[in-house]
Amino acid sequence: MSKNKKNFRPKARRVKGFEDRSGAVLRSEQQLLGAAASVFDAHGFEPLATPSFEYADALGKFLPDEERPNEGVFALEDDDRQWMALRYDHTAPLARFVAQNYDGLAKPFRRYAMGSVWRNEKPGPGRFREFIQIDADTVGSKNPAADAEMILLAAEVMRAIPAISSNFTININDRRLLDVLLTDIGIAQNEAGDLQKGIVVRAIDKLDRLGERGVELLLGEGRKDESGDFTKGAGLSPADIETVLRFTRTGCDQRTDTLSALQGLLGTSESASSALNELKLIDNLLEKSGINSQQARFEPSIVRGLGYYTGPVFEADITLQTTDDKGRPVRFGSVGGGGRYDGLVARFKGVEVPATGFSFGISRLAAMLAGFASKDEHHNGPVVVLALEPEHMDSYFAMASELRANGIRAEVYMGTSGMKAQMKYADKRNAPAVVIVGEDERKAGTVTVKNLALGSKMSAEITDNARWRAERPAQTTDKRDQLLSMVKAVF
RNA sequence: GCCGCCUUAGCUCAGUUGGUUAGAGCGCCGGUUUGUGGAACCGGAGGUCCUUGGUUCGAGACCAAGAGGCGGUACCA
Repeated sequence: MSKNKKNFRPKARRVKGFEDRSGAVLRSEQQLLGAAASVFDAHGFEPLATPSFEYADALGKFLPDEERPNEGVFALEDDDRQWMALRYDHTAPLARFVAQNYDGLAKPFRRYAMGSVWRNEKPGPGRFREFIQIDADTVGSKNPAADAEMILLAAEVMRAIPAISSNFTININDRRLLDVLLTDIGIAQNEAGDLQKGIVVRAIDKLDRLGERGVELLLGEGRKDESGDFTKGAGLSPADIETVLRFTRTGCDQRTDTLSALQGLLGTSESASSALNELKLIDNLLEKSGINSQQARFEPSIVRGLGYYTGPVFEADITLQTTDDKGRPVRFGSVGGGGRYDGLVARFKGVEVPATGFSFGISRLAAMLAGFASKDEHHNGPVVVLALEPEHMDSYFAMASELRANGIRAEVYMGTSGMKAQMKYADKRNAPAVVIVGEDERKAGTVTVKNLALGSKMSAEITDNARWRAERPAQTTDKRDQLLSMVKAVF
């Protein structure tokens, strides 16, 4: 036994569904977080950070039970036998925070949050068990202007990201329109009806993936997928299916056209007009804020899968086209969304507190931006000061400091290997240049700067390595006080 | 959760009807060049052929179970 223990080596492996991030991805993340935070700040939203853990009962209806304590969330039992769980979004912690501090908050309470959220689910491509979400919400207002502000924020965050700029569309809908429609075709206002409603909403949510034909099956008897798995449908009649599908087709290029089309379809009942009037208000506020129909459109086919929305919902789509490593076109699609959820805080307070918000995932966006960056930024590492004579480290440190003081990313080689290895190191780090001061330079009071980017370009024509090395191209030697200007010349 | 496909070197993969010592390209390390990365040439390290069990004189290959990965689908507060 002890022998086994002695020889035990843990296998170095990453937990499934989690990822290591570094370099370009991490920098993109920081850039995105910074861009979003400054948009929120500019609009007067306050930052708020809540703990990663919440008591499980605060997170929602899926409470840990004896058999499946980790269903959906990562949960563990505290000393006092209370279940706590990692947050799966920023909205539930917000509801808890508002309920707990309700009397002291200026209402409407507007805050933003950013950070990791965790979901204990099967990971997939682009779907991880830990990812970063950015979230902004307004709690305590049922004014549709608050919804319009959320859409405006979403648009401005997109615009603030240079790689996206205007290549996005925000699709807006209102859950109440669908409610009106479903009530019209006779879906009951009870538990069974809610269940059926849920199936309809999830079916519509799949329009982009399954197409109208697939959604038609899901609205009717059900659908069998390619793997032979059968999904039970909503059981609507063919006529009702057609009505629902017609509703999803009412999206027009101009927001006002869509509103007219919806009016025609839903009629002028009180519930229909009140929802449509709010959308009109939102349209007007977006217009005045400079958000045109191309960047934010009314699109009845987007519904959001989640059950808790009670009013306007929206989804932000990146329309940018890129290609993957195999040259196939990739669409990024939905990166986030939100809407009105008037019931969430009620779980704690007992009274309904209206709220609206939106959130989007940073991780996929960051991966995309990093992909752009790695395509054209090669020699973007630090300038490397070679450490050729260990007893003269002080002068190497002084040179690196001087470069940094002038805004140039610079480091001293910290290893103990020879010059050749140091050059390889600099190459691998994508250093634009190396600074060389060995015995020769030191005695002559000079410094040599080698332009690695230029050298690498010239190396394409290498035929004779001996001559190449003798000529030592792409490097210059000058007096020590010329260091800064020589390095600057590289950029 | 359900269905399908896959698993051989760090990576991408080849490996004949089951047959001796399991290969390639790239990468890595070293040398040609003791102060110069990238080209070229030479050399080297690196393998639990996913695991366990079975069939067989003999298994990387065939069979079964399990694990992991990928894809689809469902769920997603």
